[in-house]
Amino acid sequence: MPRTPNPRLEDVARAAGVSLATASRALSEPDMVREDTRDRVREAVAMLGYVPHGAARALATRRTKTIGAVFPPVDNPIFAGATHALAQELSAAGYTLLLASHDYDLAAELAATRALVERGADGMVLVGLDHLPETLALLVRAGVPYEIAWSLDGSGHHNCIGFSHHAASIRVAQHLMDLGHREIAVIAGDTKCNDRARERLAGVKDALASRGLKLPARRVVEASFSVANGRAAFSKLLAQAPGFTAVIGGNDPLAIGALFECRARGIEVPGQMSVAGFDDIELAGELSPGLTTVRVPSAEIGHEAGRRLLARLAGKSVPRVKEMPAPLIVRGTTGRVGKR
Amino acid sequence: MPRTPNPRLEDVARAAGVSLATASRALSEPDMVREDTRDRVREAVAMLGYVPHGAARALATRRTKTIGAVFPPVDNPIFAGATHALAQELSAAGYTLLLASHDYDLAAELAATRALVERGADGMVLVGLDHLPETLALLVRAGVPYEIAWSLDGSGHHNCIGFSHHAASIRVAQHLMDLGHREIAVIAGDTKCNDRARERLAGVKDALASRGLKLPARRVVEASFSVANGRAAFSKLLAQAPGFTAVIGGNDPLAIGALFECRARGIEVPGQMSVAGFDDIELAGELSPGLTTVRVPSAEIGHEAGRRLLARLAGKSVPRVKEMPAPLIVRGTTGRVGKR
DNA sequence: ACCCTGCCTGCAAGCGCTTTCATTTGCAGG
DNA sequence: CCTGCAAATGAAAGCGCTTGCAGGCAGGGT
Repeated sequence: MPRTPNPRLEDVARAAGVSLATASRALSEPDMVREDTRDRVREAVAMLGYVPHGAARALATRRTKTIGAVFPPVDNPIFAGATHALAQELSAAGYTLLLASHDYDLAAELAATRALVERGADGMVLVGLDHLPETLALLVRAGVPYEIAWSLDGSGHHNCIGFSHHAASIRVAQHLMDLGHREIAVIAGDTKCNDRARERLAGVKDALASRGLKLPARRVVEASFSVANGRAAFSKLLAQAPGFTAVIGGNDPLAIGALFECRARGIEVPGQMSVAGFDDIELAGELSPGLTTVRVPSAEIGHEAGRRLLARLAGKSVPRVKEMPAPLIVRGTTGRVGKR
Repeated sequence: MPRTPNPRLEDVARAAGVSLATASRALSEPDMVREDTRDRVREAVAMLGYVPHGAARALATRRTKTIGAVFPPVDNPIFAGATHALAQELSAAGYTLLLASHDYDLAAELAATRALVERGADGMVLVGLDHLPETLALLVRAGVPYEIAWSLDGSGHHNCIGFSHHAASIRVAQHLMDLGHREIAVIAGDTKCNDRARERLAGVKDALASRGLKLPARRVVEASFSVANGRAAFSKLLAQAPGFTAVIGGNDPLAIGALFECRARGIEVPGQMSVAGFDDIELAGELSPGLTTVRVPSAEIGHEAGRRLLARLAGKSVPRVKEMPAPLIVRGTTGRVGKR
């Protein structure tokens, strides 16, 4: 089909009988032009079906009204919620989301980051603290403001919004110990390239240590995020180090997998086995008994990351670190040890 | 911090002792320049930390290497999986994803589409068939190729990749009728602005009709996607039109909600109540009994949508319509009527 | 020795918009 | 009716890159 080339602002200007400059102003600085002129231009725009050429505008203004985000697998519900929230927040401000996702691969993350910077992202959001040094260096050199989401950075060098996975994890472990549990197992998320999973695991270890308990290596299994993996991991724990009375999942799907495996084996929860998770996905509250877990405000993190970035781009300053609440939600899957 | 302005290609050229044109070619048409020249340019790039300016390139080439996608809530796991797959597919080809999501709001969809077109998306993917007429018109006028994902378009006007929700839904209903069910209820997804939900509902209706059965309005409840809503909807059905022996959820979360509500009320599944869903999210297969549902290949749809768009951008032609399989997966939540 | 071929390289003209600066216009006041 | 000032408009110079075209240079044929 022989399309006529898309109309340019010049065509609009001609149709409205004004200069290019005026047409431009009528659209982007409406109150710099007289009302009737503005209307004529708008009419011409509508008539011609004019759509501004973003690249040209970006070249001239050095702004793309675009924010980049590089996320671990977006199909993890926890990131999906944040992505949606972020996209909503941005679009309300006339910004658009440039999204890249990787499978916990730092080199891929760097490549994606570069791609987004090349495309002119005005700001970026990254997840967690595990990055190749080049990744952040690239952002700094290019002068692109960024927010680190999910984790809290101790160094004070980066803007970030999240919570302490270590502290939250300690709350989970203490809750279990308060119920009398002494033999605890962990199904950790993949700790490679994932500081959140590492900190959660470390939190359990430290909490136990603080009461003189140990977390032996055989009581820890790593598995990547899924219910099926949770089941398998739980079976593995049972096989290699039985005798524990509680299991902590590095995230809810893993914990739910453990829970299902208990059901399948006739292990009563919480009578014979307490199970706790992390993230508080919707399902956690809908199971019966409900899953004890840590509420991670992922949508709020997405919103707030967007808000902070937009504020910074507007020249406002924001506190370097924003800590979000991550309360322990006690439901029915955890109970006193040994209680039938 | 007083940043030096980002280096431009001109700086690279100067550092490498070549012209702007040669530097450009060294980077984007490597085998148009002699090897040693190319190396000198690359060296200069590395030394200066040069990052190409996408907007400038886009302006000159009229290509952004960017694909836009406008999705319903990305936090629906089914779309999240597709988003991830799409992003992966694109990035492998050097493309990046511009993502917008809306909450089943056609005006928002149009606005998002416009935003992406303005930002120069080389191609677009939209979900389903419910759009404002302006949305597709905009794409056509701007000459942006697009793929419609999830649904199959009957008109033959649009490129699309998906499956027949109507037909798949009929398979579910027939399966239930084959098990002897005559009184069937439906928890439909929100049918407003959502042809998938409508077609799924219509499929059940038509399947029943084809065997002389009716689906009275009081046997249908609409609810938006979530386990909690599924539970509530199931309760409502029970209250307003008891006596049904099977319930079909418009998507898995709704079906799982019904399932949980059955458990909570001591209704045996499938003994007293058969439950079927739609989408085959991971959980469906992990429950016990497993949820009978329709497998929707969402990741494959994401991949294939990307592949098709990239192929078209590369000048290849692809069949206008790509139908994906959406088989019925029979698991344990459906059984013969009345069997205890 | 001369011309022609090919391969590299460089010049310069855009790509479509914004924005500075200069100019014109409109209007109140003298 | 003219002056002066503010407001509205216009001309033109980029923003940083690609690319068509032309020029330069080496090597082979005559």
